[in-house]
Amino acid sequence: MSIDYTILGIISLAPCSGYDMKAEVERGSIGMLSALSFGSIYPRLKQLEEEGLVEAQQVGADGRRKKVYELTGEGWRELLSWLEETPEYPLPIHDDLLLKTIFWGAAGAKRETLIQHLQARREESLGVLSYIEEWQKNDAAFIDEYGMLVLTYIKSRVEAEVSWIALTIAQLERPPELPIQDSKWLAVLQKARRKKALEDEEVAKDEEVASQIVEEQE
Amino acid sequence: MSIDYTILGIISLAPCSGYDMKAEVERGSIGMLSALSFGSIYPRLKQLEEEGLVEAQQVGADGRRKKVYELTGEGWRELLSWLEETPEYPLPIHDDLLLKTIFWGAAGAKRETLIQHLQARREESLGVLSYIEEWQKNDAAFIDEYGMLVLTYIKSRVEAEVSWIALTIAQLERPPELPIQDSKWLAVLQKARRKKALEDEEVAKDEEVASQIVEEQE
DNA sequence: AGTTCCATGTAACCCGTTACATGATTAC
DNA sequence: GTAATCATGTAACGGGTTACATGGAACT
Repeated sequence: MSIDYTILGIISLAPCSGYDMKAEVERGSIGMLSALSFGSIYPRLKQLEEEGLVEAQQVGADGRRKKVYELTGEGWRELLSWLEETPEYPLPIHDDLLLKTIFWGAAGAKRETLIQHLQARREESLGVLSYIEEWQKNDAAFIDEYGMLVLTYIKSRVEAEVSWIALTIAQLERPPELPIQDSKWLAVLQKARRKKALEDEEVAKDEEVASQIVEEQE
Repeated sequence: MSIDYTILGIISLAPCSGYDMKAEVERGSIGMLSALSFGSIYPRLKQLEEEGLVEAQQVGADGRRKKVYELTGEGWRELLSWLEETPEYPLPIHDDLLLKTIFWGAAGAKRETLIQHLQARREESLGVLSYIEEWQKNDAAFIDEYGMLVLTYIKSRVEAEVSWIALTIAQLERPPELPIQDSKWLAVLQKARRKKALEDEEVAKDEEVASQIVEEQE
């Protein structure tokens, strides 16, 4: 349902067609907060129209058709009442880099690989940062006070991330620290379990080979 | 598919049952990064077993049954190869507070309401912060070097957010700034469109009332 | 003439959640 | 004895994505 509000919100910025919405999302700052695909836009627009939240106006009846949507009074009110609802706290954080990091030790993965992931992340984050700065300078884009606040938020968050990455890479380049809070010696157990699972397989493979040889000899 | 890796990852920390996994996610730091419900755990575990990535061992055959899962060699290898893949950049940010903020001006919502949302967010973020600090002290939990790095990440990110909130509230308490980059006078247009949509409705309502009166008189 | 862009739409699919069903065990 | 907790599972549903289908307009 959140997609409905994204759609209402985009129309509130300026009347537009389904096609325009996607372009707006991809170009503008909304794309940093939400995704929109045609597969969801058009069916949703249809229903929003049925519900009387938006109104379509055909533009260019000749050949190339285009439906430009505008909010109805109901639509403006619906948007407002959504804005007034307390937004949910954004947890869990869906970030594969962090999720992977949690399992790094148990899986016995290489430190350098994680460093590579972090460096790649850093590059992308710096890209986002310069993109935002570019933007704030370029006065062709329409950014009101609230949009600026969001850009500032993203900037500060990405900057915090970049600093963390620097510290983290520095730490990972030093020899591994022993688990600080490992009252149950889990780290040791993990290593043993890993070794066992992989060795058992070898044994199984050996046995298989052996039985094949026996079969061949029969 | 990411859920599969979350499951493999949790088992890598320690062999456990489906039920245990959910508990682990809800108690531990994994819950900050990912969610797991029984409706996805059990079907996935079943298939992971079929694929030979995990192995179940029945525990307590008497009455209360419990299946404890362990990774196979294949499972450890699959987990590792996932860890080696470069994680995707976490965009878009799915945060309703920010999405709402973008539309705040166009919708003509009240500044105080946004301040309230920010204050609520601040409270929750401070809660997360103290939760994490509590945790880092409490040595009953098993947190290895990598887990610590993730906690540090979350901490720094939430701290950045709290600082941003303070600045933002301070700004919102001052009178609104005019749009900085409004080459097309969109802010003015938005207000006009809003007014028009709501007034048109009033007119429509008046007409409706009028026609009803006419009907009644007939 | 062909490619690219503008523009709208549908249908199949995927992944995950919610809700429901079941039953043993433990604590009060 | 009854409520809460441990424990596993299924089925229906939902929301969104990908891929496909279609066609005019503009550029080259």
